[in-house]
Parts: sequence; structure tokens; C-alpha cells
Amino acid sequence: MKKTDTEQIRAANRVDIINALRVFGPVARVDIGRITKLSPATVTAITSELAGEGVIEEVNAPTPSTGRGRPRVLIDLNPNHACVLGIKLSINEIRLMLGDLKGNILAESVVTAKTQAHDQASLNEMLVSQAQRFMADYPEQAQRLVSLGIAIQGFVDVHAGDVVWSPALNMRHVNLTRALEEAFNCPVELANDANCIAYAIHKQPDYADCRDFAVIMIGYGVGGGLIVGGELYSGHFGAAAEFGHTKFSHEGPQCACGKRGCIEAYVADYALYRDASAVMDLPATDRRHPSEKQMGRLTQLAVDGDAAASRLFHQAGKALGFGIANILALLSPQKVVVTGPGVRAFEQMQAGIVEGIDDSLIPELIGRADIDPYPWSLDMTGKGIIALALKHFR
Amino acid sequence: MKKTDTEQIRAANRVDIINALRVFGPVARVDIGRITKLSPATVTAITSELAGEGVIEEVNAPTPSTGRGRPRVLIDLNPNHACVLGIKLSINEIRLMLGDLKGNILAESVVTAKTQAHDQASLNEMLVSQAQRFMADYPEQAQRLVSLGIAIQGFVDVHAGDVVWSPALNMRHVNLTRALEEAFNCPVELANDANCIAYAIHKQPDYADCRDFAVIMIGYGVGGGLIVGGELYSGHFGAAAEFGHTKFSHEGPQCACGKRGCIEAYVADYALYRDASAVMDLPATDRRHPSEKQMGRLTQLAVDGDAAASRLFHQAGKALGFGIANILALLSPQKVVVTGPGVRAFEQMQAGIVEGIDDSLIPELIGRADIDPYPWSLDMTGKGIIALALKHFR
DNA sequence: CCACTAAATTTACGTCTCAAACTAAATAGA
DNA sequence: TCTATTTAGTTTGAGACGTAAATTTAGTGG
Repeated sequence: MKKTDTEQIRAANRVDIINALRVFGPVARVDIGRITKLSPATVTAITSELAGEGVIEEVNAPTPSTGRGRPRVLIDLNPNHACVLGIKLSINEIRLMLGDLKGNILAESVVTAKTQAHDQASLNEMLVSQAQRFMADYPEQAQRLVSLGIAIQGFVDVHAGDVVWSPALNMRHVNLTRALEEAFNCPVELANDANCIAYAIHKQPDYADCRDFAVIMIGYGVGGGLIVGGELYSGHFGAAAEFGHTKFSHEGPQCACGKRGCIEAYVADYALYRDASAVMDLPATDRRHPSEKQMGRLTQLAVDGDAAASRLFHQAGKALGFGIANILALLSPQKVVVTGPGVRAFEQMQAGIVEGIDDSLIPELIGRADIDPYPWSLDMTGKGIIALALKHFR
Repeated sequence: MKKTDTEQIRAANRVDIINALRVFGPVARVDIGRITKLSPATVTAITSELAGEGVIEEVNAPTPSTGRGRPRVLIDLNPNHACVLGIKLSINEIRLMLGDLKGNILAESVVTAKTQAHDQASLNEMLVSQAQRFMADYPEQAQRLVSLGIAIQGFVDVHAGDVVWSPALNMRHVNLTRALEEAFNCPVELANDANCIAYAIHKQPDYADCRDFAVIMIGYGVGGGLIVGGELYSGHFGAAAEFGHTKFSHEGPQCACGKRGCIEAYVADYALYRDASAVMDLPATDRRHPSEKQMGRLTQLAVDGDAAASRLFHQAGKALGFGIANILALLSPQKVVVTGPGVRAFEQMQAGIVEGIDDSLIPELIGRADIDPYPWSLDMTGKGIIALALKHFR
């Protein structure tokens, strides 16, 4: 509380109601009361305040009309009341996404750019000009822009807004938020891409009451995200959940980070393809980036019962399970969610995962934690960075 | 917020003030205002409320008397206003501790008992009767008893009050809180012993503004505790921070938990002594429990430059550093604190720890995290469980 | 002995939520 | 058709809270 206190209560209750609406779509005021545990009087007070500001609207949709009594009038966020700009920065690609108040992606634009051929100043210049160019196409939304979000692979310090290291850049310790903050005069949120995905999953209605879980993203690399106490956890130095660089072994194969034995070096696409190439005949590939098609073929081999491929995924599963066991021991989470392009092979790894966990932990420590796959879709990072940026909408 | 709201504000501000007093000893009301960011008016209101209840007292100590102006009157918690009973359950030993409102241990009693020769009913019976016998010696305090706390080695579910597994008991999934709650008609807190120590350290004034750190306790076993966002984190299943059973290797020496390659199996007293016995001539010992004296001698060997002993501690340090690296990657904490009887050899392990971390993580991920030793004292578990029990004093 | 200073208290005010009373808008059944 | 019933939502009045500003208290310094 503190400070002018009681006004802070109102502010907190406002965001509670806004969040309830964001998660549970259009609902009646009664339900908001039930969800937020606020009295009907308070719900009325706050919702009419919000309606006055244009944040929410009554939605005259097909009324459900159950039973008797006064029919409930549904209200929902007015998606157009505010918007945010999400930027996903990857190697040689900048993806710009316009998000509305409900977290939907309204528009998208992909720009090819040599992300690695910049110094700090020119990189920020490019980001600002690309962002301005993109927003110029949506002049109405530009006026209602609340905040920006940037998602990037690699290690970030979210508190400082610095990219500590990223495969997308050829330099270290680059601040990416200040220039955009000045150019757009609004807050800019920086986040690791896997953290974005964790946050996006956390915002799914079916995860609404799951307050402590870990997300593992398998793709070109292996990333992670932690939801702790219902919030995305970024740690004191803002770089939490770098699951891919926890270790399976103190020796072991080379990881992209430069060290050896990282979980990533066993489970990421590049690692699987590298290990597969050693034991079977596969088309050559850019070592760092086997294509989705190539990875799909490799997975299909295992599905079809190829022994070497099956063994490969089983091994990767074991390494993954070993890493998950460390998460279970350290954090005792409700569940561990596995997603990313790499879930395509979840079933092929599952037995290995279970074996890896069982080998590492006694049943008492594994407890009732679930290891769940989560279907991958390309826009999850975008959804997540937009949701993170929307935090700034009070 | 929620509910009867504004009363909850008051409650929150009350505990803020109580906590400020608990941490910063006797202070003037002005300082409380500065610490809690409450207005002087509010501080006056709440402190006089608390004084009326006897929770706090004006302390007429040697006034600091700086400069002019009305002299500040120091207030402090009245340590005798309430008390808690802390119970530490270890193998064949029950330690009972009476704690006052300031978290001091007022009295202590150690009972020898065959903790492993019980079923759930008789164990709880014994705990209740021992606790009642102990409190009978302090009839005045017994009337002001607020809550109980139980600390135990092993895996616990703090939410359910269950001991899932413990070396001190010969059964699994034992509830230890219900019987005591009924007998004393007050809340009972169960906690893992290493978590207690983490909480005790967190409550030290010099850790007051350290809100995200990990504690590693090295002793007969290796335990852990996590302070996340300024709170002791116990995870969804209430068993977080079992650092000792995160892994150094998927093969490796046998751990007390039954699995192989746990950090504990390299760093705990029993592991060090076992490994040392293989390469040098040491007096035989109960394999599970080398004595403090024996461990001291082993450490002294390394201090004196014995090559084999030095190598041993260096190796243990490497395993520890490897495990710490996983914590750094996953949680990005401000610091990692190493304590427990095993800190006696911290200096001998330090180079190994640093090596283990450097081998595992690129400098960007290690960041500015400190690895600090914390001097061990026997009553830290007690301090911690008492502090945890005191949470129930609103 | 009085001006000055800093700590603590009192007062006046605005904000908040909630319970309870009330209004609104529908249905079910006589 | 009409009335009792039911559920949703609003209004009102009371109680609690914290703050700013004014005031009191209790010292120091010259």
C-alpha cells in the first residue's frame, strides 16, 4: 500500500478487473465480482469508470439467456482503446507486430535486415526508423500507442533493458530500450524470447490458476521461462530461466554458447541434426540451422521406427529429463510445459524424458508434477511480447 | 486488497511496522516512517494502537540525542508480548526452543528419542507430549503462545504440513502439523531445515534489501533455500530448493537419497569423508556421520597443504560450482550464500567453485552474482523456524 | 529566557470498499 | 394475462484508512 494508499487500492482493483476481462473474454459484471472477489458495488463503480474512459464496452452479442432473472449484460475490453507495438528481433530479421488491448495481433510486418552488421547506435537508429515506418501505416493506432516490447533470443537484463548477449547481434551489452523510449515517449519492455512464450502460455485461460510452472522452449536453441507466484520471474539480474544452459554433463558436446554439456547441446535442433548426421546419411545443412523440413524428416524416421533415430530422440529425452529433474528439485513447480518447434518430437522423447527424471530423482521429489507438451505456433513469441508490453497499460 | 479492503491496508501496514521494528531494533517513529514510507500520522496511529495492545513499548534507553529539536523516543517490540515454540526434529533428537517476539531463543531443551521407531500416531503423540512438557516449564509464556514451527531434514510439503521423506523418520508422507495444531489450538508451520536457515539469513539486517538469493547448506547432507521476491519460496508442492539433489553427473557416486550423482554425493560431509578414506588413512567412522572433529581434521590437512586433501576439496568445490551454475542460469539471483557446518572448508573449495562455475557458464550469465560464505552457527535452524512461526503473529 | 528545531500528535478532508436497500428486466406458472 | 420469483446491476450510507497541514511537545543554542 503506502503513499496515497486508498487510491492505490483502486488502481490495483482496476487492473484486476482489466486482467479478468483480458483472460475471460466478455463476461457479465457479476462474474467479474466472483473472479476478483470484489463486491458488486465496487464492480459497478470501476466498470462505469472504465466505460467512461472507453476502456471497456458493453457487448450486445448473442445473449446466453439462461433461466430467469434480469439478463446479464456482457462487457469486454474495447480492443481498440489502446495498442502496443511488439518487435521480435532475430538473426537478419525484424518482425513488427501491432497488438490491441486484448492481446491480439492486428498487423504484422517482416523486415529483412543485417542485424549483425551494426553498432549500438546504428542498431537503435534502425529499430527506431523501422518502428516509426511501421506505425506510420496505422496512424490511428499510433495515437493510442501505450508501450513497446522487444523480444530477442539470448541473455537479456530486463531491468536495465540491455541485451547481454544474443546470437542475433555481434556485440554484447547493448541497450535496446532507451532510444525507442525517447522516440515514442512511452515505456519499452525488453524480454528474452522464451520468457515471452512462457508469459503467453501463462495468459491462456486454461493456465489462469496455474501460478508456479516452468516452460521449456525447444527450437534452434533451448530456452526457458519461469512463472513464479503467478508472475513471470526474471531474477535479480533479469536473466532468469536460461534452462538451455543448465548442464547435462560437465564434459560433452559443444554448445552454441561456447561451453560444453549444456542441455541445449543435446536437445536443440542443431544438436539433434549434428548427432543424427554422425550415425546416418542426412543431407548437409547449415550447421546452426537445420530447416523445419529437415527436422520433420528426422522426426518422421523415428515415428516410422528407425532404430538409430529412435535412439537419438530417446537420448535427447534423457538429457531433457535430467534437466527437468533439476527444475523439479529446485523449484517444485506444478508443471513443466514443453513447447517450441521441437515439440514435434515430444512423443519420441517422452519415454526418455520420464527415464531421465526417474533416474535422477526419487519419486517423492517428482511428486505430482506434470510434464506437458504444448502445441507450438509461430506467433507465440509475438503474443507474449505484446502481453508483456500491455502490462504498462494501467 | 479485496474483501473488507481498507482494513487489509491497515493490517498490511501493521506488519510492515512490526517487521521494521523486528529488523531495525529500537528506532524512533520518524525512522519507521522513513523505512515504511508511511506518513508520520499513520505511524503514530498504528504505533499507539500497537502500544495499547502491548505489542510495542517505548524504550527509555541511552538517548542518542543528536542536535536540537524534540528528542526522538525509541520504540521497540515488546519481546515478551508473544512467543512461539520451535521444534527441530533430527535423527534421535528433538530440540525444543522457546522464541520471543523479537525472534530470540529464550530457552532450549534437547530430548533424546528414537525418532525412527514410531508410526504416525505415536510420533505425533510424542511430539505433542514433549511440547506440552516443555511449555509447562514456562507457564507465563505458554499463555502467550502464538504458533509452533517444526524444522526437519528431508523433503516436506509445507502447504500440507506433511513430511514426504526424512532421514529422521522411517516412514513417508507423515503429517506433523494437525495433531499439534489441535493440541495447542494455534497454527503450526512445517519447514525443511535448510529453508529455515535461508529464512534466518534473510532476516538478518544486512540482508534486508536482498530480495532474490539462494542459500546452500552443507553438512551431513546438502540442502538449499530460495528467497524469491523477498519471500521464502516453497514451490507449488511445497518442496522447493532441494539443491543437494540436483545433479553433477548422471552416473557417479551413490547419494543418501538412493540416486547417483547428486551434488550432495560429492560435497556433503559423508561424501567427503568417504572419498578421502579411499585415498588416505583416516580413522573409521559411522559412514553416514563423520564427526565435526573428524571433518575438522580433514579440513586442516588441506589447510596445511596436503595434496590429496586439497585435491579432494577442490573437486568438491567443482561439483558445487557446477550446481551453483545451474542456479545462476535458472534463477539469476543476486547472490548465492554458502553456509552449514561445511563452510569450514569454504576457502579450500573456493577455487574449485569458481572453476566449476566458469567451466559451466559464459561470463555474461554469471554476471555480477556473488558467491558468499556465511559463518555457521548451531542455532541458525532454530532462529529460522522461530522466525517462520512468527509470521503467524499479525 | 527566548528563538529555533525536530519529533510526535491532532485535525480536517478526500478516497475507498462494502453491506444493504433498491431498481431493472427477464421467466415461470397460475 | 398477470403476478410472484429470480437474477443483474445501481445507489446510498456508513465505516475505515492515510495524508497534508496545523499544532503541540520537548529539547538545544545563544
